[in-house]
Amino acid sequence: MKLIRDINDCKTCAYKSYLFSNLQPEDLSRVNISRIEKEFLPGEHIVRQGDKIASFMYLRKGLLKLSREMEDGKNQIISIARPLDFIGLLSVFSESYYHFSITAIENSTLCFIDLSLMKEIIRKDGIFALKLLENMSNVNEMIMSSWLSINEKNLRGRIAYILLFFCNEIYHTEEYSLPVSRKEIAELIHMRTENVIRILSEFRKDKIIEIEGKLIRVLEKDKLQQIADFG
Amino acid sequence: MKLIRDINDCKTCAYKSYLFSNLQPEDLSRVNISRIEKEFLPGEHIVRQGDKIASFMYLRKGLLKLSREMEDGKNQIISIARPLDFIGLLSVFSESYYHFSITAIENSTLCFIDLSLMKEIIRKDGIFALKLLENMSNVNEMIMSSWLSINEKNLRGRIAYILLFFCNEIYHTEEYSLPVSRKEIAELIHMRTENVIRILSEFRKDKIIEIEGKLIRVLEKDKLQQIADFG
DNA sequence: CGCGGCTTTGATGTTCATCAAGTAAAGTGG
DNA sequence: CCACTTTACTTGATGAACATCAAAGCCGCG
Repeated sequence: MKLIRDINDCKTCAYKSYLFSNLQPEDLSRVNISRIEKEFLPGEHIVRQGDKIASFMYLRKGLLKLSREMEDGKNQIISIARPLDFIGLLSVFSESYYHFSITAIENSTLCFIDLSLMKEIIRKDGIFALKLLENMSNVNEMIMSSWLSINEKNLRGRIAYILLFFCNEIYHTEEYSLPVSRKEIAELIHMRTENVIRILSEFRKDKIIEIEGKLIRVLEKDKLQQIADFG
Repeated sequence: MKLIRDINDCKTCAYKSYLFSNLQPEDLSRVNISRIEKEFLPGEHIVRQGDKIASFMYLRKGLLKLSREMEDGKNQIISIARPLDFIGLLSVFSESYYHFSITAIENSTLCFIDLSLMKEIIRKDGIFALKLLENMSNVNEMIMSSWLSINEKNLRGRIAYILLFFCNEIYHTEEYSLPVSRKEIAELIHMRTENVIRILSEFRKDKIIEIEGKLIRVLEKDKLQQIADFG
């Protein structure tokens, strides 16, 4: 993890408009001063399940996973988060401790804003608060929708779904390097590692995709879509 | 559905403190005037998937189910909601149309508050907004946690879980009448109706519960808990 | 009364988890 | 840098868990 100083500024941040657009100038400036920016390498923890929630955080660049360790020791991945997914809104205002871990799965840059400052601004600025409510709604709707989709699919459908997810939502290209292990895919779509591998191999044999380690090349997107929809 | 007039008042509402406690008196009075209170019988729809979102709503009394109809025609039940579960906070501020249906599963009384009035008050009153943020966080955390729990259990574990849920969370007694059909249980915990019935029968044969139609009597709560935890 | 939906049980087959075993890759300490 | 350990990946075989199909009884409703 690397601390970054004075490189960026909320006023010129590309994503300012999404969240902080209507903030009073003096509040924006206070946010900017209190703001800490950090970089994380793939695999580095940003927060750990059980940590005290002290910051509102915000992904500027990169890719994260949210995961929860269950009582029996098994992991479940709750979601993969991009910039603008506002994953920092999950339970930040209700709980004292994180109920999940957040881990970088690509080089990621995050901003941390002191939570009490955020709450103070919310109390003062209802318009900002409404914006947060809207964003929080969106985050949750997104996560729930994807869960409902995954749940009703068979294993082949789930693998197709997740391949298309990376293809359409994350990398916007048919050839990409998986940011997660086979095991993590299994944890994300509720199946076993062996079956993830098996079905990926099936797709390879059926010439729907090509695989070279982490590298995925989607050859027949339509067919994949069909499997995702039907399965 | 039955409209109720002038029976209740926000000022004296038992649940006022949970949400409207810090509202300015004039705002509370505006909410009270705009407020519509309705009663629903089991099976009645409160909103339907695809309806325009026009109200913030609030369950005073009763029990609801949230469900989503998937593209393939199958239903999935997202959650069972009690009073204070603030189910009205789900996506109300981000979406124009409901992505799920809400149906009464017991005699239920709901308050409807015009959404634009709510938004106006939020914009004005950041403290109220923060309270909503906290509540929204809670709703989502609750739903996600139960999903994660259910997902990692086998079918017997899921049935045990849901029986204990009604026992501990809803009715607070070992003997209760199921508010949902076997089919709905299946939709709630992601299994088939036949298997719901089969496993309930198994539990009956094992003398863990007694069943008379919708009536459930939990005989061996500890054993049920064990099955829920282990499975 | 007949129809459709809910409930129940049994039989059957498929899907998926588990077990086992081996290769490859990546981190670790001397 | 190499031996060593660990973790990720892969394939096959097996059985258990679960879905599906079928059939019949039940109940409420028009």
